[in-house]
Amino acid sequence: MKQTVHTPETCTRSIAAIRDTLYVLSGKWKLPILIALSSGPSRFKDLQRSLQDITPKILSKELKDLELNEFVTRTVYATSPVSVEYALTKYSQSLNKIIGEMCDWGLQHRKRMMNNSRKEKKPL
Amino acid sequence: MKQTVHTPETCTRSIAAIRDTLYVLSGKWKLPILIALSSGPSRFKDLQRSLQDITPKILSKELKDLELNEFVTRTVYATSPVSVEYALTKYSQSLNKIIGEMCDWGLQHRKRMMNNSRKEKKPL
DNA sequence: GATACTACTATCCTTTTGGATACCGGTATC
DNA sequence: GATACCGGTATCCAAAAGGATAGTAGTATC
Repeated sequence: MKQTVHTPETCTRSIAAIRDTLYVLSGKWKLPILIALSSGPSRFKDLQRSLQDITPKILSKELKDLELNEFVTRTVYATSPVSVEYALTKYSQSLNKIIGEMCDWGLQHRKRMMNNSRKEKKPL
Repeated sequence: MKQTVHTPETCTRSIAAIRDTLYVLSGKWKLPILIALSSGPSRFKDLQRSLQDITPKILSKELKDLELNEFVTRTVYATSPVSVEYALTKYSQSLNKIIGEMCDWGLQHRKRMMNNSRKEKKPL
């Protein structure tokens, strides 16, 4: 963190940067896919099985996005019926810190909201 | 960050936590509103003016969300035509770290993608 | 009493996101 | 040669998010 969010015009840049980050991470499946791959490379059908409920169209699209952002690589092997393997890149690790913090903050926030809802509000 | 994302079943919890965090921050206007308020409390119309382009319906909805998540307070003053003031809560500061990092990561990522696009890919 | 400002809400419409279903070309299996 | 698996694509549809436009109740201004 370089400065606490403030000066009038750095704001525009900051918002754009944050929006970029949100953009590459948001959506229903990006994180689940990254986490599925975090235990090792996986093939298309295997991914589809671990993330039961994802349709091939969506999986295909998400993988393309992740590839463009250089979080995963796609490798085609010239096996009998060709096999395609998806794996995390080293660059994907640059997200670890931020993901870790989102995780901590999220847990904490959920607890907080749960407590409040007992005192009559709605969380999330 | 307590652990590097892994064990099979903590994953589900982690994903939920991350999803919560993404949820409270994502959307086109939440961050801009938080930043607009970071320079001090503001009234409805003033907010609408600083964030030119936001319609009252959306602003109203976003403010309600932010209020539910305890990032802003809504105070009604019994002035001549009543005035309503929105302000950041202390709790909203708990986001500073995470937002700071999203900002840094986003800037870095954009640079990276820009470089690559010169070598023929598309960013974001 | 017409106009204007504040803080919204209501209705309707567009865009984006996600999903269901079906299918394709290739290979391998029985 | 019928069935099945792999790695997808194509078409169509539903839900969610975002927005345009108009209107409301209340006050104050000229």
